Amino acid sequence: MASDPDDNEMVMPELPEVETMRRGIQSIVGLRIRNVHRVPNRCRPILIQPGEASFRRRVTGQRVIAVDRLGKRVVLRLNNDYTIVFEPRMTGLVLLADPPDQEHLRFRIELRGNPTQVLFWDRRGLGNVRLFSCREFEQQLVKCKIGPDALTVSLTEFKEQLGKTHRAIKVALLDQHLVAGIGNLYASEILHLASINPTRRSARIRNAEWQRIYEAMRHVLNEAIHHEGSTLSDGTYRNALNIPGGYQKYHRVYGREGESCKTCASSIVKRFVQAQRSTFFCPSCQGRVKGLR
DNA sequence: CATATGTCCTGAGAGC
DNA sequence: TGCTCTCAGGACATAT
Repeated sequence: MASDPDDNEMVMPELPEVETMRRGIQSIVGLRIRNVHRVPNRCRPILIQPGEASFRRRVTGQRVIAVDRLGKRVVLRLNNDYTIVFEPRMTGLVLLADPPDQEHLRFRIELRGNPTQVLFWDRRGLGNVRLFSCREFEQQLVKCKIGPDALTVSLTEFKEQLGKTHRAIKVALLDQHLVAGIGNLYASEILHLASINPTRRSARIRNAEWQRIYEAMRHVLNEAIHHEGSTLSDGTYRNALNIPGGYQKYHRVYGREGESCKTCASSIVKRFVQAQRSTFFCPSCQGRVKGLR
């Protein structure tokens, strides 16, 4: 039986998936928080900071004034200067609709009005939900040294940030301190579209190539947002209405090892490991990698 | 300082 | 069939 091409791999929320979550809950802007609950279940508890009682005391009755995104995090701004940050990491979802299952539901924000709630669901439990005062949030930003967002960074800053490391470009793209939002899936996709070898030393990339990478990045991320992100074989990723994304159909290389390149049609997509993560590439479009045949 | 590796976590799939 | 092992990769801690 032929395998379903839509049913290949698995995704962790990166910029397009988190942006889709953010857009999906934007309708809560203007609503007041009725209550918050840490949802009890059989799983190990995830990090909710501060504890439930303090969290509740600080947000109950407050109005959501904006829903923002910071790299791979969803940020709720409240009118009392508190900020709620959802960090989905591997398998976390921010939902308005019923979650994929009740067992891994972690946190619930009840709202006055419609929608009636925002949920945080996380199968693997590496994600977290944190509340910061304005001052704490600023301190947190300094502490985590998050780089400029991949969708708003200028070409000049992009090249400046990534050009300062001697690591491979694929590895550098994953570093959230340099540019924020790109994860393992989109790093491979971007470099393939830009026809750049993933093992190239970042500091040695030339201006014309930076421009290709920058444009490929914007193209791939916007295309992926348009299709509401990528949902891979484990089906974990869902938008705020618990509907899978559609971008997996358009992946050029990620999860396509052994299949033919969609661009040159003559070569076979290869996979190898960089910094303990899979890299997918086309040896014909992007050049060969030493030690691979 | 820059870079590399280990850690957390769950469920799917491989292999015996 | 049922066990054990490996793998997937977010962000951060620790090591080199």
